[in-house]
Amino acid sequence: MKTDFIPVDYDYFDFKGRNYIKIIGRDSKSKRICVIDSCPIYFWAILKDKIKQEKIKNIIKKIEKIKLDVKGRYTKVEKVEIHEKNFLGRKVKALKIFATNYKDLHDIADKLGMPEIEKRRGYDIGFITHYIIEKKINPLCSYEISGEVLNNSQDFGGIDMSLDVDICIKLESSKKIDNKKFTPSILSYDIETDELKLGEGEILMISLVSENFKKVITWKKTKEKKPTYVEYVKDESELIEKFIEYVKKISPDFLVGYFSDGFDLPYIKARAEKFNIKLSLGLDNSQPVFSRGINLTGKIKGIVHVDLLKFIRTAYAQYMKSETLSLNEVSKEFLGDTKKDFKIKHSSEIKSQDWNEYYEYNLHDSVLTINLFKKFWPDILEFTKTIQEPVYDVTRFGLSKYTESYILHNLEKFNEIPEKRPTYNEISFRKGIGGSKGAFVYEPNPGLYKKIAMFDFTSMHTSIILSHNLSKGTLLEKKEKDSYESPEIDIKGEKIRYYFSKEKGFFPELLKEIFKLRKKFKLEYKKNPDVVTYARSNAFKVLSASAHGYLAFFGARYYSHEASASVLAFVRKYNQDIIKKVGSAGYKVIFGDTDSVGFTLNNKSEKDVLNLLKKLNKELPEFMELELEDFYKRGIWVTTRSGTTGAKKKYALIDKNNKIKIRGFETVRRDWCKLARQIQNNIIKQILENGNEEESLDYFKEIIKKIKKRDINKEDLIIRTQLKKPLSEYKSITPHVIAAKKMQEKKIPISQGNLVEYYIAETRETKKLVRDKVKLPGEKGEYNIKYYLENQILPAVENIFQVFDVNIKEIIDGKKQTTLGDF
DNA sequence: GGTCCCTAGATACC
DNA sequence: ACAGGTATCTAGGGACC
Repeated sequence: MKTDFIPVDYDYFDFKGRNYIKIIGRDSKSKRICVIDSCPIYFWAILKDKIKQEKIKNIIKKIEKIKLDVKGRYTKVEKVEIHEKNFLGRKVKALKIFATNYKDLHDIADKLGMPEIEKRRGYDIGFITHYIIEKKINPLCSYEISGEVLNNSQDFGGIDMSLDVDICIKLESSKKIDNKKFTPSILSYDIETDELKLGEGEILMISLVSENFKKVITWKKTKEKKPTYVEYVKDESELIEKFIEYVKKISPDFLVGYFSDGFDLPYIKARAEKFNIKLSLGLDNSQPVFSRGINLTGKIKGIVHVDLLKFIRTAYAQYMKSETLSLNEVSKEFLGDTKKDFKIKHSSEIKSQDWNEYYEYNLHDSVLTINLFKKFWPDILEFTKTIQEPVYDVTRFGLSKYTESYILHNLEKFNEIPEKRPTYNEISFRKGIGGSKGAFVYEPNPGLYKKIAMFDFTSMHTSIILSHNLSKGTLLEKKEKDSYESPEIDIKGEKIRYYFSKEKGFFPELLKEIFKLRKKFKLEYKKNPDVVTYARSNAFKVLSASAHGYLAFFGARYYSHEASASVLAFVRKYNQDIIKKVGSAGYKVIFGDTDSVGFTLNNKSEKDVLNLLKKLNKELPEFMELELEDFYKRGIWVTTRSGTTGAKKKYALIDKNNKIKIRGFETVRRDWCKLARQIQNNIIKQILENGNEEESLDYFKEIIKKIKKRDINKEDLIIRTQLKKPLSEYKSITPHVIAAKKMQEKKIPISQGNLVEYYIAETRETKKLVRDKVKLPGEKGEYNIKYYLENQILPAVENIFQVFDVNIKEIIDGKKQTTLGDF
């Protein structure tokens, strides 16, 4: 039969010793289809240069005889071909060695100890990735496929009968077609429990939300009238069974949770085990499979389990406003919606009339989760199509895997054999070398400036890679005629340069596509600024921006210390050149960090600035581009706390629409109390709007009075600090470690990654250390006036007022108000 | 017990 | 281990007096 087909989830199985791929997807009428397929299985043996034809024939004969009986499986080399290939851009002769089972490639490769074989490659890609590369049946793209329908067939051990799908097809041919509209069926879920430790408490309720479907399943009943979406069950075990029943009934393409890899799914699994319930969520009734290792991941066959938190962390976190990635904050930022206000208590302490609130709270978490998924769906789609890995992986990968997958799926265009993953020893070696010297940061002169312009390079590191063909494969051993030459790099006191070929390298070439998409989406966003274009623009900004990080990442297949060091040397050079040129064009440079330069216009016009920009761009190589970031009315730069130099990475700007941009100041740091942040924010705002400090000074004096009168809400004094390691690993016992210990004593859940909240209180004893004054928000106590004045408020405003020669410390101390004249 | 200097730790910028 | 380097700032920790 023939049908259209959109692949969603990929899996594989062995049948009679051979590997088969099993793709679950949909047709355009939303029928669920399972496609069974296979592909050639092989890896590469790269031959040393100048091996005689006769010798090669002998080697091939030898290799063809390799048979293995490992892991209870009989496998053999089925055929060997010789090919002209490229490896890291170099022309090589390579043997393509076909075998029975992908899992045995590594063992076969180990048997190839012949001295004529230089390298063995392509056995460590993973079967699903290998299949997608080989057959080009990419996730979430549309295909017209034809094949034999398996209907109660004994083929593959009767696989079609064990799968809950509409059609099961043994693939014969496929053709990529224009993308059909795919509206995935989504089910979000969330559980509420009495304990946070996996499986240690009872599951009280589970909420499920899908299109036109809202449900809270619970065995905790209220005496009040329950909402219609609440369904009662007898007990916890029936709750789990009901959950399975609904998942199977709705049978979504995506089962979505928030932190569900680390909590919801493993929790349900643990409780199901306790009650001897088979958690048969898979389309083949299999149970979720959890990865070993520190990072738990839960996989369900046929249904893509998505933990949205992971995707957001990789694809968005660094450009988000949210200070944490909690469901509440992320929902606020992306949906303008929040979690329901409900203070979670142990179920034994919940009164009958409060259960309705708890149900609603639980339900709403699933509502937020599904809405977030919908919000991010365009990005998941774009990433998946670009990276060409299954959604399950795309939503869990880190940045290095994004880049690497993109490369692996596109190597064939360059006739390239894939590089292998680094071994443990190689990783140790790479770590040993350490990193390279990074970007240049200009030291600003503190002050309040007017009429400022900012230029920055678009995707600077990536454009440098493209312009200078930098990569592992294009690196030359020595200088050649007409090669790219890096600026001088200082390596242990020795000045050296690296050289790169001008022949197109696959790595820079591949980056071009990402680079172009990034540009395109950025433009789209500028033309049509909405949440979707914004999100997409940001997503490709992330992908494009991580190219250099990939080169320098010790776990990367295409790691190159030389290329990375060269990128950074170019970054320094181009930025410093621009700073120089802007200066000699008659502007006063006040700022510069990595890829940007800020300067005052002096007597020049904005038109002059734009002309300068045009001129500077003409002098840049292809792909590199300097753009106007914006014009600003005013900007303020301060000294460092020690007061000796201008602080880098700390400044604030105001544009013509009075929009304020603050970088680095305490205002934007989540580990300062709200009070200090708000005061600083207000003062910065007033100063930038007014152009002087007068209003701020009055405001500040009022606030000081309030603090001294203890007229400040405790909520505004709470300090939040993340616990970045397990409590036992801290060498120095800081206030936030003490706060975490207190939480442990009080049995308040706290673990690595959580934010610790505390305030500094007055203590009877004259204890010196700050940590001795730490109290948890729930603990009774008075805030420590001295601490907040001297350690929170003063540091936040002191060097801002210093720009106007106002000594704020004397105001805090209650001494005479003073200006420079009194010094 | 106070001062000085250094390190650990968190968080920001790009 | 799961993109990179640069920078600021606090509080603790140890040496020294």
